[in-house]
Amino acid sequence: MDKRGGKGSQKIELKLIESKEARTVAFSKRKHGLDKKPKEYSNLTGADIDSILFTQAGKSHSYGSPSVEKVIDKFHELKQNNSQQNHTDMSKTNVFEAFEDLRKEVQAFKKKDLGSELPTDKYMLENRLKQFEAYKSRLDKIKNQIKGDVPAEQFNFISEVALKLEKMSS
Amino acid sequence: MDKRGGKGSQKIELKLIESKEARTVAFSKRKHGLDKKPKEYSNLTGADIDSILFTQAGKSHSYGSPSVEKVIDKFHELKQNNSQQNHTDMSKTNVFEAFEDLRKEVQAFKKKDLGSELPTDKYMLENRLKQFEAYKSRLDKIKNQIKGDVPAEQFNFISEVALKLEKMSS
DNA sequence: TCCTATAAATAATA
DNA sequence: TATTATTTATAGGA
Repeated sequence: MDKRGGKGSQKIELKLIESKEARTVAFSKRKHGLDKKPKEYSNLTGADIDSILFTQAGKSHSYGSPSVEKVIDKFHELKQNNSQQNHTDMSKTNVFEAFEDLRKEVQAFKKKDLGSELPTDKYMLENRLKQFEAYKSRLDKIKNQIKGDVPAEQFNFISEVALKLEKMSS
Repeated sequence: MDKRGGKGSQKIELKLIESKEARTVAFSKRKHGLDKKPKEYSNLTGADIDSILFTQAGKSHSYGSPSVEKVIDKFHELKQNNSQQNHTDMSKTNVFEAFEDLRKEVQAFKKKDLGSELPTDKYMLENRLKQFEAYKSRLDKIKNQIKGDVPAEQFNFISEVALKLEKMSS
């Protein structure tokens, strides 16, 4: 038989691969496994899994349980269409500002209630705050992920329209 | 030497493991690898990776590039504190309704512009719409993830406060 | 991309 | 948990 091949897999250090090309190759090879693992877990345990990845070059790669897949594919395409646009820092959007304000209000509510005689309410408020903060954290995370993908200008456009809509409905 | 062990790894089907216990065991064993893979990718290629997982039991497990870790840990703790509360179906929240409305408006805008004489604008609008839809998809995904974790009642409370804030600021 | 040799992950078992 | 036997994933090379 022909042993055309090389030395086989060797242990490598878990450091950033210097060469950009080598990095791309490594990524190409590992991409498959990266998708496969969560898919396996999902199939075996029925868990809902989602993984999103952004390379330093700004490309994205992701895997999600059944229902997310199409959405992600779509997102992929979209990224390619807009690959020329550069990333820009994005200032706050009113939606997230609203949430930030909300956090403050809940916090103030919590403080005010701290000295009251309704421990149950205090407990509920604390939990609400905690849950809200977790929720906020997630939105922030997503916001940051998106930050790298949607140019500021276009994101601001979206924000503006959102603001208009909010005013109209109030 | 002592061969205490068993038959070693056997190929298994990628189907949902029937026994709940066996499922838990499988998850425990695989959890490590699930975290490790993306971590490796992240280290090797410098990519920003994040993976979030929700078991059917409603527990969450996740890995994220450096900065996300703390937030996730916090979320984990929080989940444990509130593990008694059951999940409930959640109706729409005004924030996401606003985004839904926005989508419609942009779509209407797009349609109206379709017959115009400004192809550049058309193109821009199409891209904006696409980007917005991707953004919306992500938010929806997160919303659905949260849906399984935050009881409807408490989420609605948050929504109400958010609505008040929006009115106040307009 | 493909192939091969090796490293890693992990199912079965104690 | 820990160990071992296998299956998978993958680094190196064509």
